[in-house]
Amino acid sequence: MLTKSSTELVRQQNSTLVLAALRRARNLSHTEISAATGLASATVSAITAELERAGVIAKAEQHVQGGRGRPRVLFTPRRDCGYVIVVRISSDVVQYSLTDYGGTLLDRFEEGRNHDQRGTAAFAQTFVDALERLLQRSRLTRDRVLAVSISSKGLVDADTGAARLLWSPVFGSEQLDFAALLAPDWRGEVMLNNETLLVAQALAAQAERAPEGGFRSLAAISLGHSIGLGVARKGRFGEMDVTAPNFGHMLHAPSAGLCRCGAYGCIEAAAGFYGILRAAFEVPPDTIPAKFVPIAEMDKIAASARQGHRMAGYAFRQAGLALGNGISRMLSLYERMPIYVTGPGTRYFDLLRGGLEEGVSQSLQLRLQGAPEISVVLDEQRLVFDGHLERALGVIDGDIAAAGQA
Amino acid sequence: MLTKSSTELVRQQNSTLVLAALRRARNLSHTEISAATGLASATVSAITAELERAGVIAKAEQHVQGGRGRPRVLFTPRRDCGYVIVVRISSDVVQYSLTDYGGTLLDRFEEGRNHDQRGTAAFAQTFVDALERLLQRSRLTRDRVLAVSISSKGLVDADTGAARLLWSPVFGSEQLDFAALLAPDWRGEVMLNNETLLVAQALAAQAERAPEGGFRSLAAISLGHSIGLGVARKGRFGEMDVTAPNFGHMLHAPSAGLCRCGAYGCIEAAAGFYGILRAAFEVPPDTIPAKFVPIAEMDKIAASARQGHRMAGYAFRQAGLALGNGISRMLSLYERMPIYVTGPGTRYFDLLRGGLEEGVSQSLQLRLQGAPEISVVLDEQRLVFDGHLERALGVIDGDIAAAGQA
DNA sequence: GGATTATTTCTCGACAGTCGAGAAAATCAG
DNA sequence: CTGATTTTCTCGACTGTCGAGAAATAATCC
Repeated sequence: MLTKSSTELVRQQNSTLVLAALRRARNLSHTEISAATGLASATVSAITAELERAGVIAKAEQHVQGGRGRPRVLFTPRRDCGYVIVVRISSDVVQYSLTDYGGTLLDRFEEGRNHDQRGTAAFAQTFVDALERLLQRSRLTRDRVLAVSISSKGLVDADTGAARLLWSPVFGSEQLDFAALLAPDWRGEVMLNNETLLVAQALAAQAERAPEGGFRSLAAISLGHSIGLGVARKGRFGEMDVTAPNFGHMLHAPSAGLCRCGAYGCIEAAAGFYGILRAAFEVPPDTIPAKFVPIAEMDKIAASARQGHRMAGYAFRQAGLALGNGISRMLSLYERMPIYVTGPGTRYFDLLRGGLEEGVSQSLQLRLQGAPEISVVLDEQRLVFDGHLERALGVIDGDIAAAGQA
Repeated sequence: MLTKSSTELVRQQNSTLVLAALRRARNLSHTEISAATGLASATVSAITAELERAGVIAKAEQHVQGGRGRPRVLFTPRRDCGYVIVVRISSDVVQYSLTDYGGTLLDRFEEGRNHDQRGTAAFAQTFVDALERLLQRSRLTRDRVLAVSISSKGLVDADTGAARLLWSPVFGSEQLDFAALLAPDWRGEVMLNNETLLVAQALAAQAERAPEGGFRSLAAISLGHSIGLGVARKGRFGEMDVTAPNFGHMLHAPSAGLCRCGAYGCIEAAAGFYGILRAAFEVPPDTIPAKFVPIAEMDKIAASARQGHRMAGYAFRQAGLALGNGISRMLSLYERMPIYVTGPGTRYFDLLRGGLEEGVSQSLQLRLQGAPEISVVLDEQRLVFDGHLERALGVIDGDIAAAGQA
């Protein structure tokens, strides 16, 4: 059931439009905003006046201009309008970052996670403490933080407003509800997203900004100890729809062996680092997976595979096959889209490629539409961070536009 | 990029809201419309007046009322406001139906399809002729037809506005563009949808009307000569998002053998009628699939399976396994949702169930959230027809609301 | 049977928003 | 200094929603 509309919602939508345009371009003049949004000049006046009154945007001091007529006055988001905390939880380290409303990094520190899993309760405490520390270092108060954006590998509650970690390689199925954790003291938005979802978000934002345009959809796959997938698609109303399906634990083939999650035959059980290790050393496939595989260990297997060692090569090939089959299945259910591969596993992409291409090539869809473009993108952590900001600042802009009414 | 909003769009949206409410309930009074849509009474007055002026709705003559005060006057969609043609293309027969704007069936006939495939060109001609015949029988002109809604099994161009059949069991990869076919003479909407998509649409509409409410998503699976899947999900803005992923030709396992589509290992190659037949008779799995399997033949295999014949039972079990694995993978990529099984293959559901449940039970997602409810729904053809109307009339209502502005 | 009451529909004025046109502002060229 | 040029700002017209209250109308009460 659609919901009723009103003139107030119109203003809200057009306000977010102006904020989005301003965010993309850093600063724009009155006429540029009008051109970018398609709104009439008078409407832009009304909206910018309101946003300026609310302290969200400001006119730039210097109207540097070489033009002929009246100098343009540039609007720009006010950095001090609020702040965003970004938390990246990975298996060995947790990174805390603070940025302003403009998205520039103000402070960052990391905290190691000791591997003797003390459970979620202890982590929750260090987490809250770290947030406080981040504020103190920059002399900020909690109410200046408009959003806390958290990422982890694993499965996240997809409901909007929820921030529950349902399953993760770090905490297993011990659930962790960040929204509840920060609920009483923090008034900002609390959001939790899968790491690879954020990669897809960042790549999609890049693609949409690109001049050639025409973006429809893409998928990001992260290779490492576990396997992540993010899918970004443009929805019916032009909005970006990003999801993180449970790709790593999608069924590949029962022969793939026991997975960390307890099931048999997951993609991860063949294509995750521990799966590759197991196959290379011919460990029985129902062996309980290694808790952690050092990258040096993987490098050694890769080196011997490149020197022609049979089982090592086979292990990577099987991993590629699992990924390829998974991608083929994923594309059957969605549509043809370019695939971007990230994560520490990309350094073995030369070894995976053969199996991957073979695995992908088995479907009607691909025969009709051709194989998808598969490319490697580096600097996954950077992309995750960009995805965090893209998402968090977008949500904040929405909140601001909505608050203008109240 | 979102698009700008305006007061006219507000009216458009609210008009569709009123039309949708009116369609669901057949007839509603002024106050009932107000309650159903959440719009203020004055707004309802304005919108109903406009729609009445446009000849889309009318006040019911008789204000039967036992109430106390001023009698309620009921609004109702005007049946003669326009007409819809529904075409169901199945492998052996094409059914043409005519309904009015209220969705009541006015006329229907079927035309057999001779199996000596004369190609799409010949079919296109008989198709256009049949539409003309449908009009003549009811003495209507083409411009009174607001939509032609066509369904077939197979893969359909998902772009809005397009009506191209990309691949189908009937015509193979010979494409057929219905929009182009009817473009010059017919001014109504031409839409083409996968058959099982329409089943999902109809079931979702039912579920949403149900009093308990809280509908999120569902999947419909059609079992028969080929395998169809439709997924209906409620989108971010409350709209119903229905898709028909290429489930039948998703990769199951290479061992499943040669599929009709030319690839190896599709779900259909194991779970379609010809796949079951092939397994039951131990025909080599790379045999070119039978063009058509009579249902009597399938019944015989089922009977012997029920009597304990080993290979027949195995064939159904393998089919169930292929379906179950496919569902498990599908749910990994989307979310947990109830599954509705339709189609002629449901009569063998007792034989499929074991393999199906085993096949479904292999994933992390299901361990976390429990197995999906799987139920059988009969009368697939009726559901397809309902889905046609649900969709076509919805689109027409949208067009009417949009036209009110112009 | 007439007054009352309950209920629904309709109408009016207030308010919010967008838009186009043109006035006002501000700079540069000559 | 004057005019050209470009940008910003403002005003009135238009569209739309909303709340309140008037108008309509049938059942009920006495």
